[in-house]
Order: sequence, then C-alpha cells, then structure tokens
Amino acid sequence: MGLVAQFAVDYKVPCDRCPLRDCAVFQPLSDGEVDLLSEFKIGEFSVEGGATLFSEGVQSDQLFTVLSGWSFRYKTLSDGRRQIINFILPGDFIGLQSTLDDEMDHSVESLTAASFCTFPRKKLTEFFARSPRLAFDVTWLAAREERVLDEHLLSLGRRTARERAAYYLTHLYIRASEVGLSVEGRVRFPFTQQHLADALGLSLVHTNKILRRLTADGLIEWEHGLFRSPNLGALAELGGFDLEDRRERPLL
Amino acid sequence: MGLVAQFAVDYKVPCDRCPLRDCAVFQPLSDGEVDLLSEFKIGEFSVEGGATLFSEGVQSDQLFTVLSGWSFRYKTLSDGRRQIINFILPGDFIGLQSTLDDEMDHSVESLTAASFCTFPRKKLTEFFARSPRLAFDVTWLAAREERVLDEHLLSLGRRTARERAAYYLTHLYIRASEVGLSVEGRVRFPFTQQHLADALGLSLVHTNKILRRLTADGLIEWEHGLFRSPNLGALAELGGFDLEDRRERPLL
DNA sequence: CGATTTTTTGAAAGGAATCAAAGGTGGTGG
DNA sequence: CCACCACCTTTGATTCCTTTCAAAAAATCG
Repeated sequence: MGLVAQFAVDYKVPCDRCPLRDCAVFQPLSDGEVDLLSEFKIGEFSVEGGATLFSEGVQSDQLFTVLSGWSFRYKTLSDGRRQIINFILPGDFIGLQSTLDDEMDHSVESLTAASFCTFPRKKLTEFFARSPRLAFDVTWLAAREERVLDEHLLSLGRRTARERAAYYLTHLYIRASEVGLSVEGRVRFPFTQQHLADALGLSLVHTNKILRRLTADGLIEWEHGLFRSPNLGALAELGGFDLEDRRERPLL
Repeated sequence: MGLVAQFAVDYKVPCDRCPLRDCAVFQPLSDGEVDLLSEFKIGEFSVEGGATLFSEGVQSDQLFTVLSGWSFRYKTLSDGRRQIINFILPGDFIGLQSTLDDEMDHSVESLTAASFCTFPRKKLTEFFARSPRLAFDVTWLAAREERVLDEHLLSLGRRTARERAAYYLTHLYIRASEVGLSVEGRVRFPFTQQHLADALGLSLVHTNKILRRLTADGLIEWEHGLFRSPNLGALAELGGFDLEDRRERPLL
C-alpha cells in the first residue's frame, strides 16, 4: 500500500478500438473526434490494487480516463477521519478536479489493479481549440460529476443511514453495470465495509448493522465480494434512487 | 414566495464595466475576451427575494452569472426534507449543473433581491469555438465548484456538528468578503438558521444550540442578520478551514 | 401594535458512535 | 494441504450526539 507507483507504458490502444466504446452508456464520437482524442492521448499506465495515484497537495500534470479497475477519491481530516468522495470506475475522466496548475486537495487510491489513458494537461487548451465539441464534453463531464456529488450531499445531509446505504449501493450497482461489470445481475464490489462506511459518512459498526438488516429484509446480498439485489426496485425506492434516469455521457 | 418570476431586462451593463471585475479574487480578462463575453451576453434580469429561479425538473435554456444578491441551490426528498447544496453569491456562474439540454434536478431560490447576466445556452458551443481560453475557464469553474462540494461532503460526512458549523460559517464569510460584501469585518447573512441547518444537514434546534455555543465561546457574533467573527483564526481552525487557500478565479 | 416568523430553551427519545471481542475469510509459507 | 496470521465481518453493550416535541421569548413586518 501507499506506493505511488505510476508505471507508464508506451503501448497505446487506439481510441477507436477502446473496448469501453461498446458500452451503451457512452455517446458515440465521430471518426474525426476519435482521431483527435487518439492524438491527444500520450500513453497508458497501470497500477496494482491499493496504490496511491495522487495524494493531497501533489500536483499532477496529466488527466486520465479510466480503462479498467476500481479506484476511489477521498479527503481526510488532520486526525485521520476519512471521507470517500466517490468511487471511480472505467470510463470516468479524472484529474480535472485538481484545479489545473494547482494542487490536488484530495487523494486517489486504487482498489484493484487498474489502468488509465493519460492526456497531457498542458495541451488541454490546444485540445479545446481543436474541438469545441469535445471541449464541451469535458465541461459536460465536470458538470455531471457535480450532479452526482449533489445527490451524495443530499444523502449525507438528509437521508437516514438506511436510506443512504440503499441509495449508494444502488448507485454503485448501476454504475458498474453500465460499464459492463455485472454478470448475471451480480457485480464484484472490490471494497470493504470500511470503505462503504467512509463513503456514507457512517461508522464501520453501524454500516455493518445496516447492511445486515438490508440483507435480512431481502433487499441486498453481498457475499464473497459479489453484490446483487434480489429486489433492486425496492432498494432504489428505499434510497430514493431514480432508476429511470439513465443518460448517455461522453467518453474521452 | 414561490413565484417563478423572471423579469428580463434589456439593459445591458457592458462586461468591461462590470463592477465585479474590481474584486481582487477575479482574474483579469484581456480586452478581446471581455468583448466576446459581452457579445455572448444577451441580457440581465432581476428577481426579488424569495423567488424560485429554477425548480427541479424544469429546464433552463440560459446560463447565468450572478451580479448581485444571495441565492441558494437545494434538493429535496419526496417527504420534504431539504438539503441546501450551496449558497450562490455574486460572481458565481450557474446553470451548468443542469446537464445542458436536460432538466435541472435541483432548485434555486433567491434569498435577497438579485440580478443576473444571462447567456444563451445554445450558443455555448459557438462560444467555446471562439475562445478556447474562455471555454477553459468555464471548465475550470465547473471543476472548482466540484472542489467546493468535495469539502462540503467531507463536512457532512466526517465533521462533528460544531466543526461543520465553524467550517461553513468561515466559508460563507470568506466568500462574501471576496466579492466585497463585508463592511468592517461584518457580513450581512440574509438567511435564517433554518437555511443554515439545511446546509449543514442538521436540525434547526441543534443548529441553534451550536450557534449559541460558538457565540458563548467568542468565536462568532450573529445578530440582526450581521455576522462577524471575533476570532476568525480560531473559527477556521476549529472547522478545519484553510484561510491561506485563496486563489483567483475567472469571472464570466 | 397585532400577527407572523425566527430564535431560544428544556426535556425526552432515538439513532449512530464507541468500546470490546468473537467469528470468518483469504493469503502465505512451510 | 494445513497452520498461522492479518484483515474483515458480526454482535452485544454502553455512551453520547442529534433529533424530535413543546413552548416560551424575540424580532420582523405592515
């Protein structure tokens, strides 16, 4: 743990053959756009699980699109209390949060082996100039991220622990499914209850008790790292998650 | 209350004479940029206090820069519980959160009389094409918003009620001061304790008790709508707010 | 000045955290 | 293939922070 491994690899998967593009959630790009993206891309790199990708107060000169693996973004207080801001899945575009030419005020850590496409932050302006449409997508993604955080904020501030857990589990399940991570309705959740607790703003013990109850109520099943919901509708309902709200999004 | 007043006014303050540009927090723009911005701007409008600017599920075809007044953005659960996502002050750029050509999933309400510059959402792409630099600023602002929410999320999830209040009050005080709203160290807070409670994710009663204690401890003073801190350093310290972290930002 | 909205307080109930410890699980090495 | 260890999950008991309930002061507004 803790190693800031950043094993850069030269190998470049051409963007037009990016397997993620097959997922229905992602908006198709024109050939020209994919070409530009490909040109802008400088490489890939992968890390093993438990690696620190960025840490607070360090600046990164790159932006990333996640190709595979789970990671999470978090902040900590001086005494160690940790809040997980969000989980990062394939297709997510990260790095923008760190105010460009500025420091990150959060950390990112991988949960599983993960790989990323990298883009040079310095060329972002050029990129914007070359394709206003893609520039727009970048902005759109940033705004979308914000919407997700809005919802999380609503959870932490106003939902009960039980509702909060229901909401978040549904959220994660759907997100993972969207990028092809579910098999027969099951998704591998590569994090511990402690991680979930840190995302929900709850203690580990209480999180566990609530998970137990949700299981007893037939709303979830989560064993050996595999999650599924015997009644996703009811789980979403409890958490106030809108299952209908599926929108396509750009993939950079 | 509740009226969705949107009184459009033709009168256009030229962007180069926008009084907000005098605030040190805002990055200066080149003349050309200001011109473009001015061209892009289609008008202004104002509302009285207590007006609903947008409401959930309604789409807006405009983007706004706040010229004056306080507003707030919030989300509600079906049973009425409300979470204030953030307060909106002069200089803030809003409307991006609503995923373009999509619906807002939150509402915005004014606390005081307020005025806004309006930009046509449809021309955003053109705007991006005309100035990649400004396009970049839009993205930057979206990313910055996200950073602010990150911090709020950390508050709701991991800070105690007292720390949370200290953090948020400092945050509001600083933000208001940055845009010239403080007079002799005092800022007019145009919201009630209920609003603050809804932002902090606390009950009204508990919020009041904490405010009372912070007052007794000599950390804050808030009477007749005027707020000040007799010891801002200590308040910030308690809330874990970094007073040093002042960065310029774009003003659109 | 009367009515309404906010702010304050006190008391009781409840949800979540903390403390402690047992039970499982997976991984590693012999 | 089993022993052992480290880490994760569960439970029970207790404490404490927040909420909820109720109602009395203040402050605001027309």
